Amino acid sequence: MFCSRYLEEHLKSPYDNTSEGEVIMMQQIRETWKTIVEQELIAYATEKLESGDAIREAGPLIVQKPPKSEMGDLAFPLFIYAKVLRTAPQKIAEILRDRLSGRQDLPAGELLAAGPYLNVRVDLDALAQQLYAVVSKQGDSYGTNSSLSQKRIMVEFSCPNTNKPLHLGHLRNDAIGESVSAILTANGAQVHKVNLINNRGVHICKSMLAYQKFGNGETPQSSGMKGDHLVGKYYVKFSQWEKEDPSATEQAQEMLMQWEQGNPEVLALWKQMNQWTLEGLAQTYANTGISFDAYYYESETYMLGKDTVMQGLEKGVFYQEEDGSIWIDLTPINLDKKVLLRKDGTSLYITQDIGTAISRHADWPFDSLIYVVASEQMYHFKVLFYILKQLGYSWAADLHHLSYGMVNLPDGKMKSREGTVVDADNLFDELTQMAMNEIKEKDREDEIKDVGATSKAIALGALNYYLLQVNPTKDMVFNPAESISFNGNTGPYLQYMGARISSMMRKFAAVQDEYENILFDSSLLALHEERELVKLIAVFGEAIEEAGRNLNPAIISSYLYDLSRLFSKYYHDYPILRAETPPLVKARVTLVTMVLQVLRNAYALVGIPFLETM
RNA sequence: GCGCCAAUAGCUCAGUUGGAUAGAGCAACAGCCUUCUAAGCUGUAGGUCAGAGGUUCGAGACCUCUUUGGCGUACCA
Repeated sequence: MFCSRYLEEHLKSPYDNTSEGEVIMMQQIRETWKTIVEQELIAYATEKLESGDAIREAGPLIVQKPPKSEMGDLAFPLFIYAKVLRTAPQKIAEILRDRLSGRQDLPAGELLAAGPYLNVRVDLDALAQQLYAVVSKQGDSYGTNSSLSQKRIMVEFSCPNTNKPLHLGHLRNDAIGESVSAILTANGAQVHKVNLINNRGVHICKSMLAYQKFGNGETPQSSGMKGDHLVGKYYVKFSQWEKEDPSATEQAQEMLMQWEQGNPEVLALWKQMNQWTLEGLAQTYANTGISFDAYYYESETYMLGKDTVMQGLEKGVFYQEEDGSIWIDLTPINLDKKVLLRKDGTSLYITQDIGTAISRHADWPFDSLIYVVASEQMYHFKVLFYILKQLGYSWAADLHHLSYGMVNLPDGKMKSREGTVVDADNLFDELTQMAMNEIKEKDREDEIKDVGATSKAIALGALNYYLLQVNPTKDMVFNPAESISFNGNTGPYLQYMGARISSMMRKFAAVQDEYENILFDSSLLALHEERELVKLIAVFGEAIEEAGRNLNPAIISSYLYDLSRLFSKYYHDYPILRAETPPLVKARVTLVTMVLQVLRNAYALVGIPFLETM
């Protein structure tokens, strides 16, 4: 995928410029051991072959994680050195283990020859102690890094049409856009979130025309409908009418021309209906936690697009057909040709996108602009980027399409004509209602201060997690029955962990004084689950870095799930507040506090609201 | 036709970028609430990683072909 490769180029290794206080500890431990093993390997080869070159030629030493924690924390596969050393990898592992075991200058840890691997069980006491210092100092910023700190990244997402309400596909777009923005910010980038309102074009005229014919002056107030739903009703009406009257499409095309020519009546209707839709959309955004730093409107950028196309024609980048339409030849990139301006002079989707890109770079010069747009539009962006490049904009190379897959239903694609589109507002309301029922069923109403707000937060967590569990590039199936389940690998499961820890912390606060003078002793955290928790906490920053590099929020989702599941088991099996001794209580509470902090930080990256109680 | 993308348990998805016995959730079955929130925990069962070749010490991952599905190839957006 070219956009991840792009970011990789622009992403210095986060470990090159690790500043003080910004510590990625597990990485350091890994690097330290890697250097040690590598040196020993070369030393051994030098003794045996009189040179260590063969080792370097065979390939770099790789560090991995053993499949099971009993096997240690780090693994060095030695297969690739077998040939040059003329020794079985099992034997190399043993030799290295024995040689290294004799050294006194190594960090604490245990060496294991595990078949063809040399494994290391690292000393986690020191790590846990250091983690505690770092997590409590950094708090909400724990896990962030500065790998993109010099970068200004604009992220475009959502981009609704003003002729209908948002549906499930938009929700995926919004969730990805918002999450990717948060992840890039956590990697230190300066992020500018922009929306583009598709408020002009023949499809907009369709709902206007139908309203004009059948609307009878209906308004959101008079009908009690949310503005976007009202406008959407007439868009649907148009397609019905279109079937009966073949001239409908022509009439819509005619209206578009009127609109571009500034017909006052058409403009007034357009403004009115746009406003209704935008008010409705604003509500949906507010519910789903979506926000933007800037809005762009097609109606304001299409003229620039038209002008640019005309200039391109003069410069000879484009050409004109006899009927007056303007085209670009795409044979240099193995495509056919593309129309940029209709024969009647009205602009197209791509025309305005040219204008929008140019005005954006002028408004907020970026190092990178990421378009979060469905994969169906890969061709569109390929062409758009090529056009801008041909027009001579140097920043055209910094444009990237984060193409995400479609959201399908179990029985196939969503089709508006067949009424199988999942409406965003309805879905959200349904989820909220489900959450509320759940709260009542569990008899939690007395504990929860604001049941309404909590229900919404649970609905939002469920929705965002459902949408962000899947790698954005892949198509996904939205199963309504499954999406409203709050058990298992779901947003509420994750929220529940945060709520239970919070509850525990409230109880601990009452007795905190008794533990004031007990120091955190990480050596007491010797359980398997405790070691694993420490390691996971330590590796959070790497998950953020990886999610940023791949523009993939699912990496955070799956990190969150791993952490939650591990914690859940730990919490189920071992007492925390009622641990055997006060120092052990202190140690476990400290660990759990770190888990909570990481949960909160991770929630924020994938749009899961944190709940103190649920 | 051409181009792009995908195929992993009955279903929905992971799979550390080529390493050890392919993992979760849902659904099914069997257990666990006088104990820090049972939106939880444990166990059982479930796999020819679409198929065939190839590269490699080593392939679910890389290459080729085949099959199946999706998307695109609009003077729609």
